[in-house]
Amino acid sequence: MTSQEQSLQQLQSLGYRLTPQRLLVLAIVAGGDGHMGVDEIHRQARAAYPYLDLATVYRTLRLFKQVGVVTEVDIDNRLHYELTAPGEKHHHMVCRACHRAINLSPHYLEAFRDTLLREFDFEPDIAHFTVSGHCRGCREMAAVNDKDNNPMAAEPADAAKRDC
Amino acid sequence: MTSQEQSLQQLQSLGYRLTPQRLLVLAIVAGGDGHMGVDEIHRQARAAYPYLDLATVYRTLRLFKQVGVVTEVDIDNRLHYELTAPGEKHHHMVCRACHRAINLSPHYLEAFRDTLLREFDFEPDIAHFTVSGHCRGCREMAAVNDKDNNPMAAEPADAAKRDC
DNA sequence: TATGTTGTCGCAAACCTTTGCAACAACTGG
DNA sequence: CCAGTTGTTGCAAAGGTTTGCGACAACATA
Repeated sequence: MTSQEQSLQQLQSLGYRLTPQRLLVLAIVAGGDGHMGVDEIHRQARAAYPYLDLATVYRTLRLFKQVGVVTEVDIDNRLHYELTAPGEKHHHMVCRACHRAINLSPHYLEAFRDTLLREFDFEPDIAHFTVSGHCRGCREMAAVNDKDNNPMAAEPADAAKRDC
Repeated sequence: MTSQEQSLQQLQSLGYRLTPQRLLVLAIVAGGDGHMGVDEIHRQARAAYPYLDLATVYRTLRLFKQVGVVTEVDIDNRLHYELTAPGEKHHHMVCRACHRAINLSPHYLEAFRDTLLREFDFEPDIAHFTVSGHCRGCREMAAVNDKDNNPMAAEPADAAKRDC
């Protein structure tokens, strides 16, 4: 039994139903490589079943996330989903400049989780955790741009408004 | 010179303009105790200046956040803002059940930041950092509820769907 | 003070996401 | 196999937030 089938069984044992729509969405997310935007999932789903509503896609993905079948990644204020690979789970670092997502091993978060739990009795929701920031590439690019402009007399507004 | 005045001067020196709308929004956020919802800020602002548009409030707060004047907190998918208190900066833990925000000293994040920077050249955007999870109170409540139900034959759907 | 530049505003419309609701479909027990 | 229960769907509408655009206002310069 694959881990997807396991997840589906788990869904059912939790009282949820196995509908064609859910199977379809799952198949599409499983078929894609890496995280997919909701609209892309919807588009692919409609190719197979034109009546499927966008709201259903959202609801389905939210449910899958709750049960742990998929992992949610917020990229530039848009939700993306990928299959939760059991055994190689990971979190994400999302670059605010290039909007790329970089995988992050759970290992790096364990210490943080333990601290919050110990100090505050706060259980962080690290199962769906994303840090935003700036990746190596975009940091380098920003450094180069800073050199190109005259550092002393650069238009301050431009500098502040550059996203990267 | 207060830290607000400093921030305003900084805004100006970055090429941004000091408009009545911005001064008004700043005054309101400064006057409120703790983080305020955007609609509440807008409502208070309209009392003083009825033409002020909601979009302007959003734009102003985003700018303030960018410059560091305010701190953004996402509570239950709604944006909230509070004045960034210099010297006593903090991050937030937001409970997904009761939606309360708990302050978190930057100290707890420094190790994490250092790791990401060292290992991945990734600069996390911890200036505006929020962890979601479940707070002590809601965790206790959930435990009590679990005891009330028959733990062996509890409706699984209910258990899975409970937010807390 | 007059003039030019450029940032900002209000408005309306768009965006992504969630929700209410009535019709429907999946499962349960008889 | 039938009826009852309850989860699910599609649709439409609302929600909070962002964006495009022309008119306007803030600042700089002379």
